[in-house]
Amino acid sequence: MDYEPQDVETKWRERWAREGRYEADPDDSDPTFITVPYPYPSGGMHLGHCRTYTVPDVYARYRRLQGENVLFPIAWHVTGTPIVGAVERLKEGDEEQMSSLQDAFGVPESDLQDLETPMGYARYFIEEADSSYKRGMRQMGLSIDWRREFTTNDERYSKFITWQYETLKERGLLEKGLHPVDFCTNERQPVTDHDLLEGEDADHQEFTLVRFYQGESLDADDATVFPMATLRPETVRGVTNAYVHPEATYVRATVDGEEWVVSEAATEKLGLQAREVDIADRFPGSELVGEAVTNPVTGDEFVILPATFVDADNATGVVMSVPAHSPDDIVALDEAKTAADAIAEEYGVEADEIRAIEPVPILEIEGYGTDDPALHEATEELYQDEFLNGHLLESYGEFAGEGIEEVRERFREHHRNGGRFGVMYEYTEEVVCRCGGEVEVSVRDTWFIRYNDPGWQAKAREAVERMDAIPENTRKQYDDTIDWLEEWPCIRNYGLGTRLPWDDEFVIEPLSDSTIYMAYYTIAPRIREIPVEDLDREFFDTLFFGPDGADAPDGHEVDIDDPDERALELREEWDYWYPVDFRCSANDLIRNHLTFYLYHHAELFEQEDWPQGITSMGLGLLEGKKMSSSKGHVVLPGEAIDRYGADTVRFFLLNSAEPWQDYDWRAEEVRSTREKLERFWDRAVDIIDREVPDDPDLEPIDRWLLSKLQGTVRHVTDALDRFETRTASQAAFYRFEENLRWYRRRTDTDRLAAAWTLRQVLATRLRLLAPFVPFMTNELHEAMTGDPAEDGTEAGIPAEDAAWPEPDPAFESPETEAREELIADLVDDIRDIVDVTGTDPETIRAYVAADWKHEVFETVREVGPDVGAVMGAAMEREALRERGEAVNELAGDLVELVRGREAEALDALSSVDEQAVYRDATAFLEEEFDAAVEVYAEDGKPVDPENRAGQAVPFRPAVHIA
RNA sequence: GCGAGGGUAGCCAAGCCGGGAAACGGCGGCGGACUCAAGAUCCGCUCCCGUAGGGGUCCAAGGGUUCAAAUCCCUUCCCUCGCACCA
Repeated sequence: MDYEPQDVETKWRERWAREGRYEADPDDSDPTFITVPYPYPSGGMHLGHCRTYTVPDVYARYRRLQGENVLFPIAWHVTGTPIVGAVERLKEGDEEQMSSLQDAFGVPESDLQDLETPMGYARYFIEEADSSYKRGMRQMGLSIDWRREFTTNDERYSKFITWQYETLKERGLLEKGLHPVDFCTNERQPVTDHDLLEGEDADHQEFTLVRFYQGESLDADDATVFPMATLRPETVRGVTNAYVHPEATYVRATVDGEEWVVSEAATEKLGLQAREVDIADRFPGSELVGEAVTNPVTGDEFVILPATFVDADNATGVVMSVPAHSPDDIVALDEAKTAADAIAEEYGVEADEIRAIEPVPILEIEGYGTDDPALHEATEELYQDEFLNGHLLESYGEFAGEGIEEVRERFREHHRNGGRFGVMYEYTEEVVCRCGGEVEVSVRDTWFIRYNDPGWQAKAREAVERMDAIPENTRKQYDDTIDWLEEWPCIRNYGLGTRLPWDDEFVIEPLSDSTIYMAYYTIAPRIREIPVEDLDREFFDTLFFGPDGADAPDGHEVDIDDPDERALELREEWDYWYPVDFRCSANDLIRNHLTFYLYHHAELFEQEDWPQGITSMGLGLLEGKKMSSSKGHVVLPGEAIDRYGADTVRFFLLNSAEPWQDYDWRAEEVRSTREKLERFWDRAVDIIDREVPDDPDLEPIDRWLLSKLQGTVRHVTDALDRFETRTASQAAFYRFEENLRWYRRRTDTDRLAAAWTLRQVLATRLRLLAPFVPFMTNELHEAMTGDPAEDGTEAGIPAEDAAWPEPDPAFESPETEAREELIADLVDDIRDIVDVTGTDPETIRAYVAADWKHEVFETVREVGPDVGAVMGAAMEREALRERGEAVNELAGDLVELVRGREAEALDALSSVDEQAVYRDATAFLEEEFDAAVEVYAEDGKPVDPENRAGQAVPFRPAVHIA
């Protein structure tokens, strides 16, 4: 029976599908509910996705083997714009998109037409494509309950999300506010990243508008405001003058009831940013030159100068100059001074006034003098350094002395509240829409989720505290995220998904409609029987909070007039499965999705239904580099499985790194993994084919192997409880192979008792390995016993019949293990001597330490690893006292030996009859070294031609080779 | 700069939480056994020295605590990620 993974795997895939093997329904046994983020089918599945789903599959299979009723469902996330955008780009024939589809995911020309509607596109990558998720997941052998799939665009799912958002709104956790969005000035509508032709990476920057003015005061009725945009509002005290572009067009306009002077280009932006703008007058910038404006913070007046470096299209087109802290500004100022006479003539400004302008430092910083020439260079470095290390000077009053990093925001808020500062958004670079239109930042009404609500934060923190965070060091990241989160804009203007219930112009965005959907899995199959229109608020209230609403979290009253019977039936399912035991996800989702998941559960459900655990995973590399479907640097699961088999792919993914570490898919290593599995298979087949006795006559070496097996069971179980798939598979597979190698070397495996032993070992290992390589283990186990390895894991099997092995105390023997270790140690010692001396011995003599030496060992064992104390105790014994010096020397060695060993191991060692151990191993040693082997006691009149016997130490016999 | 995680032999990678063996395992390399041969398999070796199981020097660098440190503490350097920042 050769290893043909394709045949074996096809057979089991079909069988599992036919039997509905992994469909889970409530029963009497304990539930385990495992989830993984639903995939976003904006493209096909590649190997980078595979481990994310395989790790929970291993855990699911493990818990099933332990007798739990396990639910592992999947669904499809299609919300928002990525799929819509992908379809549009496809229709346009976008090159990158086509390459990703055709090269990375192997979409044939003939299929492209199926992808021209958003849900058609989604459907294609969910289940139709060769590289579809569903196909990949089936091929990988994921033990998913396929009856529970849905998409987030399903109408019933939308009803569920509607319930969620209505509930949150009612609890005051949503709020309406202004938020900057990308807005196409041509199409007159908001656009997303995917709609952009240029500037996809551009960020909105939030500029502070410093409201310089002319007039009596800023509040005066006849005041004119000259808003100047800056990212560094704290430099306001260093302003010495302003610049406008003399040839650009400026306007005088009424903005929100005030008179403003800004560039003409700025008025459109301001209009988009929720301001009322009414232009009164247009004129060239040159007309502004020479005018004086007042600094709202200092009250000082200064002059407006011309500068051609000013970009009237950027922000307000009026720029404040801080020469002490901006290289650009000081260069411009120097130029203006040089050209003072010319400027004076052209614009009618006093030349001396220009020459009198001097930089005003506003902060101090170590390493630079405030007029250091270094200021003229390295703008970026300076800004960075000032931000991180600068401290404000005296003139800042309450803000003086503070680091810029800490003070900027407070300073800005202070003056904003005082009406001296305003705000305006602008891009870092030009942004152009696919339609060719210019994209500007618009500020519009949006709904936000109030993740910074103190009460809600407290609940979320509690949820973090109560859950199992794997690995533990991620826990702090959740807390940090809770501290850091502010309001989250939760709607978009278009895309797939659920409409905002009270304003159907908007769609709830993807990270906001995916926070409690795990609950939907529990009801997904049966909710289909209920008419959509019946799924109203009260239906879900009944489902989640019970017939009288009593199970709503504390502090929330839920009135239910007429509990729907059907909701109560679904409630039983949800009640059975919830909470989610483990959510297996990725590191990079901690900062958003996973924390949102905790927030929403903490708000909507009672504590007992909060998430029990999250394990977060690292990412996958391909031959040392990040996988990327847009660059075509991917391997598809189908390809890998065709070449190596699904078991190999799984085993590699699970064994090459722990889940939270990054793993690296290297073809060479995968091939070697495949070879190892093949060898395992061949050996297993040999064992299965052999006759075995009912009542074997076990030898010590058989018992040794069986004892090792028990330790392995313990080790693997512990590791899997902590999601350590690498440690677990390593122990069950490679580590145990080492034991087998020794076993084969030590004994004649043709013995009947050996056949029996190997069969026991195989049966146990097949079950230990079943979560990792389910196809081959089930096949082999069935071939051997008539039942698959995972038998006893069907729903409804009592826990005591569970198939997961437990350590059998009858086969645990530390003493047997200790004996075997002595033999291995002796082999090593002899080999060392043979190597170093370069001799090929004919006779090997081993001398076991004399009784009195063992007495010293016993003393050490009792007293502990402390030479002084040992000597004290030893000297009380007459037999040892007379050997004072020798005892002292030996005690040192033995203290070393005892140190670091468990008491149990020492007990085992102590009960071993050393001489008998080596005598029993004589035949083995003779074979190993092709020499005669003689074993003596040091104190038993040994043959000792070179006086070696005296070197013997307990558990370290003296050796003589000749 | 802040936050998180790291730096272990040619490469990958354990060990560090709970100090006590040149430091698990794999890959690669070298030698040997088996074989007509290759592959597979098995057995060694793979920091330096060593014709008796030993010695020396090691776990980014430097200090410290300790009888004892890859493991604990401090400092420095470097890498990865997140944040911030850049009219």
